[in-house]
Amino acid sequence: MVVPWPEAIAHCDADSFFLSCELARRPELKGKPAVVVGKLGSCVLAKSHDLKIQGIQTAMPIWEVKKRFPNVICLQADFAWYNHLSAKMFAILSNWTPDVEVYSVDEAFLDLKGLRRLYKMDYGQIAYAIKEDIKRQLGLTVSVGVSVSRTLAKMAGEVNKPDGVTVISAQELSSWLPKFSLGDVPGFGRNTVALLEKCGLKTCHDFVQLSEDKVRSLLHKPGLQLWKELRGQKVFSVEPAFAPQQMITRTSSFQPLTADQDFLWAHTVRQLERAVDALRDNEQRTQEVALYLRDRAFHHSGWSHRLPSSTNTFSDCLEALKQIWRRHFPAGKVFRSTGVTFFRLSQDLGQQFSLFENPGLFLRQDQLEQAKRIIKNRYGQLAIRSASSLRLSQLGPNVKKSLRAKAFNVEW
DNA sequence: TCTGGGGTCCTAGGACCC
DNA sequence: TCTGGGGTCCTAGGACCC
Repeated sequence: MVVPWPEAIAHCDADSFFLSCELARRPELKGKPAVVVGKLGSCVLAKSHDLKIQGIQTAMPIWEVKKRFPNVICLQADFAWYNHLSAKMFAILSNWTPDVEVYSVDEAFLDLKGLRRLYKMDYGQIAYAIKEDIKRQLGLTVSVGVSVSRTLAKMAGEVNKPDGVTVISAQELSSWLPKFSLGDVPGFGRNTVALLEKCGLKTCHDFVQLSEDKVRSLLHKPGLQLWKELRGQKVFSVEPAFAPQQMITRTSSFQPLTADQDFLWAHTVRQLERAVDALRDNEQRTQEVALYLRDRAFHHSGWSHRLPSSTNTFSDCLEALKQIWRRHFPAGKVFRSTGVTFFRLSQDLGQQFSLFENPGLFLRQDQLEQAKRIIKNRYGQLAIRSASSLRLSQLGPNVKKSLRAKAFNVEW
């Protein structure tokens, strides 16, 4: 006998989230072709549904969008505002069920199991009611998918966008699977799809017909988990618990590309500052600092440095970064972006001093960091910066090279 | 006319130990 | 000096996600 609803997982995804957030506070732009962009001259972060239908994709360069739609309105991204609305959306979801897992800024998984009796509705009706609740309170539309596993719930949510609800029950599974291509599965990227197609597979129905051993030998553990989820077997639970972050990365690209070591160092130190800010915001410490460089062909190189003990001060991290730079920086090579990553993160429980360490020094460094934080909060992120990264503002890559060589010497 | 800025998880292979 | 088999830890890198 088939159990009608062994599990009930919903996936809730805001439609064109960044753009919808902008429209929520600028309703006069509704219906006009608009995109949200990162830095000026960069790429698309969000687009209206109409533009999406006409082929505008996320990460598309702005020049390409403007070429096709000269009247397009480009809105600068305001992540603080998006985070604010995002938190409100998750709060609304939490009123419906305590089991909400925040998956990204605009997406969440909900465990709806057992709620039919409470709300006197079936799962599809509950999903619809949640969707309408968010629309009424925030003016944002969301798409909701409901099914027996996370993977199927997420795929269901894609079927009816925007502002739609789609339910894939266990009984209807066999009629749904032939409609999904392999690329529709979250977790199957380009490479996996190519491999499966070489095996003669076309749809999700074909994939679930493979034997367990065959899937394991082709795709290892991750593929096998998805195989089970697509067959209606729950593998991944909804995990409302907060998981501590495993790594912190801050990177940024620049134009034009450059091999100028002064500029690259200043740019990298700027990323280090941002990463330290994030570290302290998270109340975490790091024990491994890494440098990342991305070259013209988008290949990246990275080197890391282990610290003897964990830290959350800018000066410790800068020392580590200097060591990496001295040892590994490939002089003369042209790069397009640089970045810094912290690994081996731990919760900040306060400093533990060894016999030979100087608590006074630590306290002064900590006070310095706190003072920097206060200034940044009051006057903006660029109000106080390390001298090394200050060169950045003076020495945009457009400055003539000779000028640069004269004016700035990196003294580390 | 290539292409942003974040993240997670998994595997393979080497070093080292018993 | 040569012989097994098994475990853990670490690192590098791939694949994928929003």
